[in-house]
Amino acid sequence: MEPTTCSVVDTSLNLNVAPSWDTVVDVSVLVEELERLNSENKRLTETLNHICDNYLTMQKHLAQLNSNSPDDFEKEAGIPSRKRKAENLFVYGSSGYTECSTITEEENTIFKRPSTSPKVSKVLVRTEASDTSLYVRDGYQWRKYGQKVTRDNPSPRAYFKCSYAPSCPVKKKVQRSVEDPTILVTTYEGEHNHAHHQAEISLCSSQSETSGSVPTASSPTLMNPRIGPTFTLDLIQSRLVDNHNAQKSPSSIQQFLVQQMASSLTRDPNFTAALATAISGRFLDHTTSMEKR
DNA sequence: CGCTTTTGACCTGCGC
DNA sequence: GCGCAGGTCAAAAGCG
Repeated sequence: MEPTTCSVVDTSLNLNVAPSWDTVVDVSVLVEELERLNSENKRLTETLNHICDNYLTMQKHLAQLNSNSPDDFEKEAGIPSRKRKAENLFVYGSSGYTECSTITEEENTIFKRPSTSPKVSKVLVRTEASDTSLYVRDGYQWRKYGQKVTRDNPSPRAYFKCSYAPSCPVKKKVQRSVEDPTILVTTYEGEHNHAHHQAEISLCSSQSETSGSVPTASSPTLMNPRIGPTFTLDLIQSRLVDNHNAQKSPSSIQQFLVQQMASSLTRDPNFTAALATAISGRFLDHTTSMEKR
């Protein structure tokens, strides 16, 4: 039997750096950096408040528009009435559509109306005129399983199943409007039995249809309690602000998301407490080391 | 190689 | 029962 060797694992974060003139300078740099972060945090908080205000205003405006007859728009958009299945139609009124088109972005703009039914909802998506695809980025992973040309619409209808969770029963149908081919009429059926992975999706580039907000029959409001209202709200707001500022490049979206995440972290008392402990710990290490000298 | 998309065939429900 | 139209399946092709 060999003699047991006692190996010690160093679990410290190695924050005890040998004090030198450089490290003293580092402290002042850190203080400066901290002040800068504080001011940036304030600025981001103000921005966030501004975004919240805009969001609430838009939501109120949307609620007013939705109270107008949605059937008129269904006719205008050329959405055929279904005779086989009874379904609840959740589409915007014509005035609502016109208003929302002002926030059209380069990729897709999703117009949604909160659904009171857990089963079926319709979402109208405006796309680029040059975009002929039937893909709607809505925050879920979809697998296309069929395409069909219907009688009352020359453009084909695409059928998708949610592929994020194998057991997820949600399906969606996407078809271009007869009246306005730039509008994609998306019909969602069923409820997702999993949480959406919006954050990781949103950070991806928009190569597949997996980014953006999440219209679904199971999440009738803009807030999804399974994810946490703040985070979901932030992402939706990022879209709105992105529209507002006409910042269309994916890098700017990512930049804004990073800012959102930074803002969320700095607002988290646990995170700030841990950060303060780490920084003050380092300060104490430096001072004690200096005193020993 | 595994996943996704395409697409023709098949299934199902409804109206006549 | 038949025909039509929407919905689904599944093999083949495409793609990273």
